[in-house]
Amino acid sequence: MQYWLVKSEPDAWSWDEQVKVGKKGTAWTGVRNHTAKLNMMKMKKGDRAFFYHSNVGKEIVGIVEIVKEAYPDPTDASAKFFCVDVAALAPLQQPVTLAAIKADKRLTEMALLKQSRLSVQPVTAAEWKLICKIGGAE
DNA sequence: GCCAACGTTGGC
DNA sequence: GCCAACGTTGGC
Repeated sequence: MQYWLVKSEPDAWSWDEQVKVGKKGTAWTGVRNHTAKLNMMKMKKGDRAFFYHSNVGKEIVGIVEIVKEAYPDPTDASAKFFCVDVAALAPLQQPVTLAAIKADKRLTEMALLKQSRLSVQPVTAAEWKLICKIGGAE
C-alpha cells in the first residue's frame, strides 16, 4: 500500500464536504499539473491519502481512501489530465498543522515542505505512521 | 529549442 | 496584499 497527500483549498472543496459524500466517494478533479497527474496515475485502489487544507487552515484534517484508480478528468476539456475517486475514511482527532510538521525534525524531508506547490504528493510509510500518531488516528 | 514574460499556488 | 517558487506560453 502506498501513501499520499492531497491538497484542497477548503473554500473550493473541504473535508466536511468530503465526509458528506460518504463511502462512495467523489472525483478528485481539477489537478492541472503533470507531476501531480503522474502521482495520481500511480495510485491503487485501497491506497490512503492525507487530506490537507491549503491556504485556510494549513493542516492535515483527515484520511481518504482511493476508491477508483486514475481515469480522464471529465472537467478537463483538453483530455490531458486525470483524476481518481476518493472517499473519506477517518478524521484526525487532532489536525496536524503545517507549523507542527515544520517543527518536527523527522518530517523535514516531506514533499509538503520541499515542494509546497505540488497538490498531489507521495508520503513515506514512516511519515504516515508518525502523522497518524500525532493526529490521533488509529 | 531557448528564454523572457506571465500566471498561479500557497505561505506569510 | 506581498512575494517566492515554479509551471506555461509565445516570440525568436
